[in-house]
Formats: sequence, structure tokens, C-alpha cells
Amino acid sequence: MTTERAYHHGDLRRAILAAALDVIAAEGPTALSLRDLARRAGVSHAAPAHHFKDRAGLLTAIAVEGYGLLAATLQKAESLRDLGLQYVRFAAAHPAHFQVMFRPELLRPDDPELLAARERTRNQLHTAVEGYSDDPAIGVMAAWSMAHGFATLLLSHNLDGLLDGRDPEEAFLSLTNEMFQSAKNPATG
Amino acid sequence: MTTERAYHHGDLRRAILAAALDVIAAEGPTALSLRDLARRAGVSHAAPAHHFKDRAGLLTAIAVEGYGLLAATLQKAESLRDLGLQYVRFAAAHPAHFQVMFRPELLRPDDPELLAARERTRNQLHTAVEGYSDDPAIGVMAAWSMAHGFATLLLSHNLDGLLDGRDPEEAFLSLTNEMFQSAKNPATG
DNA sequence: CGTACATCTTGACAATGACTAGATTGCGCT
DNA sequence: AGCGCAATCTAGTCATTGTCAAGATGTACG
Repeated sequence: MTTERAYHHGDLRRAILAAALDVIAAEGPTALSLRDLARRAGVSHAAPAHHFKDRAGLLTAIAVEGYGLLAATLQKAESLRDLGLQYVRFAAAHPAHFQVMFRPELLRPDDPELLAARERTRNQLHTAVEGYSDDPAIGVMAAWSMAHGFATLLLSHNLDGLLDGRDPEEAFLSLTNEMFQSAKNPATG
Repeated sequence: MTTERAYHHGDLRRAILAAALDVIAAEGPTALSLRDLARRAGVSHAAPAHHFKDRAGLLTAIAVEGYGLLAATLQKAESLRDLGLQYVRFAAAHPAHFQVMFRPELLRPDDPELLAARERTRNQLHTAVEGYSDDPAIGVMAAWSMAHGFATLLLSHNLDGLLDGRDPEEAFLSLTNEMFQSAKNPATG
């Protein structure tokens, strides 16, 4: 532990980020209160403002960090399906980051760091999907929709009944199998 | 128009719901303020409370309405792919309902009407997917993830660059084609 | 040692959600 | 027709929050 009472708090920025991630993961970004975070860190109510300017600033910082983490995660993928799996794994491991990243109305829309981080992650996704599809844009949308939909539904507890105790990652793999082999079925109706 | 000054307002409940949908569609559920809605309807700040109890009550009412609309829409689907298309179309046509439906932290979690409406819509989905898959649960998750991911990414403007002016519904159809024919590709890496 | 800077505190203000008590309207019942 | 009652809306209040401005405090660097 880092002395806890260094005055000037040692690293308030990280302390607030950590507390924010806890709150968001538990109750969503809406429940997040700057004053509450300050209380948890044992500082005055206006202290967070110096590090993040305002609420949007804090959430933008979280989104930037999230895009960085996601890019690093996706980089490890060795196949198209693995890419999806890593995406889902990221969402499950970092639910707070994931939620914030996809709530544009909570972020500073033209923050340069945010734009850069988002762009970098998107390129990661594009190059990873490239080669698996004739139309790259459609391919990216297909893979992304699949993984993102599963992740979103998972985090919002909409799959609880369907998973029925099954491991989410395993279910996601079964699910991609299902899709790729269902070409024989008359899926187009 | 309905006289605008009926005192006791004629139908305050619907007026507030309508205004709420506008705000949510434009700026998300977080930006919604009960007092602002009251102002728009020309009533006192506490008037909405009588119809919806509180913020969660209002949002829950919207979610219930949304599940009803979605169920009605899905009922018209004539194939598995059409089901997905209808799902996407619903999200695009009713973005406010759609967003609220999938933010459990904003809703009264055990509201009986909400639980009933949600259950009814899920059954709709289950029976529609049934028969297209060996493992029904996996089939539902696959179809739902696909459609839900596309809809979510679309509404959060994450597909803007990829669509590149293309019609979203058309793109979704191309995307499902892509998935079903990609069985020949070594998608499993 | 002292000056400049980052960090944090204190105080204030407007806005909001929620609650209570009270006013007004309209409907059913006799 | 008239009375009472419930539904609907108003007015006032309180705690909480985000944000801003000014000032205090500790730190680093000359």
C-alpha cells in the first residue's frame, strides 16, 4: 500500500479512476457522482475537477483507457473467431470501460486523445477482419455486430436465462459454429 | 390540436411520454429531466410525479411500451432473416424505446408490467427462431446478438464510417448473406 | 531559501429528484 | 341539482449534485 496519507494524496487521479470503474461496473455510468468519488478518496468535493475538468472529462479518460486496453487485447487474436472471443472477453473483464466507450453522449465528442484511441482500435479491427470477406466493410460490420451484440446482451443480463449456467465464452464459440454451419439451412426463409 | 389549455391538461401522461421520447432520442436517457418535461407540457414541476411516481417509473413505462411495440413488429416476420431485419428496423424507428429497454439500471427491476411485456417479447423471439437450430438457446443467442449488435452500433453512430451512405437495412441483409456463405472460408482460423 | 507551479480546499450558485401539504377539477351517487 | 370524493395539478421545501471562482498548501526547482 502507498501510505494512504501522502497528502496531495499520492495519486489521486488513479484513485478516482479506480473508484469510478467500481461504481460504473456496479451501477452504470449514470449512478456516478463526482462528489461521491471525492468522498471515497478522502478529498474535497472539487478535487477531481483538477484532474478531469468535469464529468465528461472523467468518462472520456475512461473511454480512452478502454480503447487502449481493447486494442491490446485484439492484437492477440489469431483468427477471426478468436477476435470475437477476445472482444467478448474484454467486455466481461472490463465492463465499466466497455459501457462508457459506447455512450457517446457522455463523452467529449472531439477530444483528440479519444479520437486517436478509437481510430487506432478500429484499424486493429479492420486489418484483423480483412481477408475474411469480399466486401471488407460488410465483413467488419458482421463480425463486430456479432461480438458487440453478444457482449452487450451479456452485460445487461439479457442472456442469463439462455446461458443457463453455461460459460459465456464457450457459448459464444458454439454460437459462431452455429452461424457458419447454418449455411445449409434455408436461413433466408 | 386539442385546445392546449383544457386545464387538467387533457392527457398529461401522453404529453410527457411524447416529450420524453423526443429528449431521449436526441440526447439519451441521461439528459432527461422531469422538471424539463413538466415545463414543456406547461405544468408545474411536480405534476409528472402523479403519473409516473418518479424517474424510474417514467422510464419503466417507456420500456413497457417499447416491448409491446417490438413484439408487434416481430410478429410480422416471415423468416429468420426477416426477423433480424424487423429488429433493426424497430431500433431505428424507435431509438428512445430501444435504448431504455436495454438499460436495466434505469428501470424498476421488478415492475410486473415490465416483466410481463419483456417475457412476452422473448417468447415471440424464441418461437420465431425455433426450428432454425439444433440447439434453440444457441440459435436465439446467435440471431439476437447479430441483430442487437448491429442495431446498437447503428444507433451509437459506430457504423457511420462503414455504411458510407449505404442504407442500414440493406447493409444488414448483405451482412447476413456474408455470414451464411462464409462457411466455406476457414473462419475458425 | 524563496519563488512558481501543481494540487487541493472552501464557499457559493443554479438545477434537479423527491416529498409533503394544499388547491382545483370533474365524476358518481343520492 | 347538489354533495362528496378521488383524481389531478400546484406550491413550497430539502438534500444532493455539477460547476465555477478564490484562496490555501505542499512540492520542486532555481
